[in-house]
Amino acid sequence: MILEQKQFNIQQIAESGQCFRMDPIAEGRYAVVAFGRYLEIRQLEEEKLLLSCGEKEFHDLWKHYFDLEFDYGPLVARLSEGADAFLREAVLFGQGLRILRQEPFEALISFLISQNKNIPAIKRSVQLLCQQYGELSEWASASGRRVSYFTFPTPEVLAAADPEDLRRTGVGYRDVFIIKTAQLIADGTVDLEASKHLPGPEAIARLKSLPGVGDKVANCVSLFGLHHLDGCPVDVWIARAMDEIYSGCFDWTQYTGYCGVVQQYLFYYMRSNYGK
DNA sequence: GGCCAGGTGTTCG
DNA sequence: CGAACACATGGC
Repeated sequence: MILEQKQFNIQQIAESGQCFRMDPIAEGRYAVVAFGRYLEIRQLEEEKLLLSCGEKEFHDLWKHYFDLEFDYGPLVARLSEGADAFLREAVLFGQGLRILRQEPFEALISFLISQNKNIPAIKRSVQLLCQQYGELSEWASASGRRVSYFTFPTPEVLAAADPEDLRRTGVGYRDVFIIKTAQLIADGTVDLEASKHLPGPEAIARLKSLPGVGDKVANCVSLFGLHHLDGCPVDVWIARAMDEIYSGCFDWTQYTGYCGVVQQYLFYYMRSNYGK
């Protein structure tokens, strides 16, 4: 189906480091697996996309996944006219970014793996994790083309994983973190769905009770998995911006309620333009 | 081959 | 409290 949509650039989203299962399949085309489903997306024009699903699946799943109920227009307009010149540049550069509404458990395990890894390495481990512990599924286009893919593993499966097998996915020392965290989710000690309805700071506190989940990972999960927009992950790139661009004088409080979105524009801009 | 990566837990002042 | 260190692995 064709989708006319502002503030939606699939390349920017795919390269924004919030999701590790969105990959280029051809020029301007990406494939993503989420909620057990497979989708291909092609950017036709700045505000026009071709999605491989039908209207029903779009309304039932993808519309929400891509946060299309929310209009980023006013936010982009306000930030791109604000007093902060660097942020103005960052927002103009990443105007097509959106905060995805990912599955909480997938976000949790993905960002648990992300610690002390670069993005290509994270994607590799997540892919191997799905191949090894997910379910094989198949998608067929209207024309009959078939694509097989793996769903993201459930908490129960990872809770029962053998550390040695798990290490074959390249997760290294994070193996025990993943297994113990999966156990605490599987047995209900931490309820991710319920955490969606908690105040952001409280959700973060609960996430940090999980092994291997510190401040950074908890904020990523809160932002990308629970859609608490005040979650604000500070990784090496954001820290670099705070230090080198803002000389330690960035005031997050002026963006209360949506710091995570601001953070995402800065992250994408920094990584795209200030990398080595 | 060495440094770095969307860090965290532990230990030691 | 904060600083220093280990941790396993792959990208560049």
